[in-house]
Amino acid sequence: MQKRAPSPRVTTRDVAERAGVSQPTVSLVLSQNPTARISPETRARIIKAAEELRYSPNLVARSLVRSRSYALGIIVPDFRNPFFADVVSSVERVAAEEGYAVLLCEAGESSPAKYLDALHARIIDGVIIDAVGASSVHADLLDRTNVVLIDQLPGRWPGVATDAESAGAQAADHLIAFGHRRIAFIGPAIDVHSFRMRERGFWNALRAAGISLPSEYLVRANATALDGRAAMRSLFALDPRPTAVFCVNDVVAIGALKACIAAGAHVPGDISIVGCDDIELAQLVTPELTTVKVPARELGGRAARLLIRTIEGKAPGKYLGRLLPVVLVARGTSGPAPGDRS
Amino acid sequence: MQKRAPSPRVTTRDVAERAGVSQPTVSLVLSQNPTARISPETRARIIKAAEELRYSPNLVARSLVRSRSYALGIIVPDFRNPFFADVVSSVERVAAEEGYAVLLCEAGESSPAKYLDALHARIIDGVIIDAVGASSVHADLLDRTNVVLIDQLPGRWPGVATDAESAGAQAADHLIAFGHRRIAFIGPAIDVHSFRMRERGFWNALRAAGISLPSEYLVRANATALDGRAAMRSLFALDPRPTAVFCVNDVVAIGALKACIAAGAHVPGDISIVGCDDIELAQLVTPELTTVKVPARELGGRAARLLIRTIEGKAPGKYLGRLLPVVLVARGTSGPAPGDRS
DNA sequence: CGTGTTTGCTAATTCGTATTGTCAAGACCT
DNA sequence: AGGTCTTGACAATACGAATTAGCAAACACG
Repeated sequence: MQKRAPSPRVTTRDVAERAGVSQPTVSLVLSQNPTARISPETRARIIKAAEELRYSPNLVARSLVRSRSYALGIIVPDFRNPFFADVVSSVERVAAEEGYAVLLCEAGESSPAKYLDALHARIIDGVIIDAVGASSVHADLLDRTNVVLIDQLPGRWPGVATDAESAGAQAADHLIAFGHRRIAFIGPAIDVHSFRMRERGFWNALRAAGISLPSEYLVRANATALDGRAAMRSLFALDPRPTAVFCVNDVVAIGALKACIAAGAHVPGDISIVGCDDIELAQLVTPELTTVKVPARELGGRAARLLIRTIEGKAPGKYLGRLLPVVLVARGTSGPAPGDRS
Repeated sequence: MQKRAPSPRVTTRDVAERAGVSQPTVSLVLSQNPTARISPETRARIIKAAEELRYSPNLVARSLVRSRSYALGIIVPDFRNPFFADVVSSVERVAAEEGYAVLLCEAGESSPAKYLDALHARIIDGVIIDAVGASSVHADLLDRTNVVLIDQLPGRWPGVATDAESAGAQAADHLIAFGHRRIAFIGPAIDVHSFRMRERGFWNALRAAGISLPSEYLVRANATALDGRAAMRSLFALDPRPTAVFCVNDVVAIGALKACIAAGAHVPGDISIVGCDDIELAQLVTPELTTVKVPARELGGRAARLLIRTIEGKAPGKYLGRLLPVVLVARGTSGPAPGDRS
């Protein structure tokens, strides 16, 4: 016993009847490319009838016949993370501007495969994937639809990405320039390409500076504030303690900062912290977080535009290719290494 | 020149052909209530064929004939606000468990009417609205579909809500108990019911305690951290200055806290701050934020379950009615009023 | 052996829109 | 007047699954 939709739907047939024409004529007038040959009078009559009846097209029926749904999927691991919230928000905005709806999927740390199936069943026009293990998904699942990957290895599918390796390198260089030599890293073990690249850029920059570090300075922790805090606590147990930490993202960094303050350590006097993303919150903690600014909204916006262009058969234009640049923003959580005169 | 979907879709007809039966039989086996009378052998043959062809039903076609899309809409003003992100996240989780997709709409401070039209065209099964001005939308728009409102006036449509009035009252009582008498409020002017109720509960509690306040202690600001910061700055210009501030939500409170620290004011020594929501971040700023805990995830989860039960024609069960309780969590940003001995 | 009943499947139709092909009426030309 | 062109509309059909009605075969029973 389903509850019935309260008001019956107005169809093209209703409009046709009212305007004294046939259903296809209504369809031609209300949907078609302006190529159709319809007399101005008929057109006006149909439009008037449609307005009077408050006709609104049934996009499901349209989807069926056109094999187009004007809907996009987006898969992110966790949009309670402000960075992903920004990405999703900008995707939604662009999609809405272009007349597309957005189906939201939060995959957590599991594979997006499950969601890909669900989206495919709905004849999604395309999907943006910024999720764990996207690169390990069966190619079949991705080949059935239009895909844009965010922050993944350049490969078979188009994508947009930030220069994550540079982000890690800039963080390392910043800390090195402040005289730090014992520098730790906190980041997750999961297969998120941008995280991996940040880490790689970081280690490479250290190696280039001739700094090598004990394995205890690499702490694996989930990309959440709580885990960042716990990770920082474990670093305090070490001897010698690191004088600086690069965290894989700002949420982790804020957790780490919290741990330092709770432990009575002075930031940046005793220990420097650098995050990554530059979420809004970075400027609201005290001291303000030194971080690498990553253009989240531009990332999402580009992904959406690239996907929509692909769907509509246009050239990708300027939306493909280049790594989006990132830049370190020095704020209050980084400073000279303790005992360093430079 | 559209790009064609790479791999052709497997339909019930394909499965039927492979299994040596007719299309309707396949449909009966793969979709219907188990009422259908199909011999076990035929059933097995069809299921096998479906698996071999990796059949996945076209939900668009199913939607068209059933007038059901197994998709929900959710409209929020801003999901970069962690509170709404929590709501959306919990809605998405429940929806996914029950086999529904979620269409995300970020309405900003504009009316959700525009999105309601777009959702209606997609034969959404129902919509959850937690947005500005939801109560002022034309009833027609809401009557066409199943609706659950979050944090709105109890009225014609079912809804779930938190006890926002109590939230304001608890914040006020907490500050009064600490001896504060000059207490300010920072909150937006927009028509968000929960914000209004928080404000009302707050003023009522003050009035009940015999405290009346100058109008300058009511500061209008958007519900963002940046605006919270600016609002707090304006409070510093007053003489006499308030000794405590209740902020309409945590994001604003964190902005206000930042302004205090930047101005060199001691929190809670010089000024106490109380927020509302208890987002994760509340425990990550220093000092940790005193706030009123609002069960965002439960709110979203209940809304989703209530909506799905309505759609499926079941009784609302326990998901309707009661205001979700809120409770003040005293942390580090609130303390005795300056000069108060109590 | 005929009649009634059940079982197991299929033919035909529906949902609402898009699209192709067709066809009548008028315009235009020789 | 007879023919070709153009214009403007419509009839027919497709999209993929669901659903109703109905048909044939198998079975039961007197």
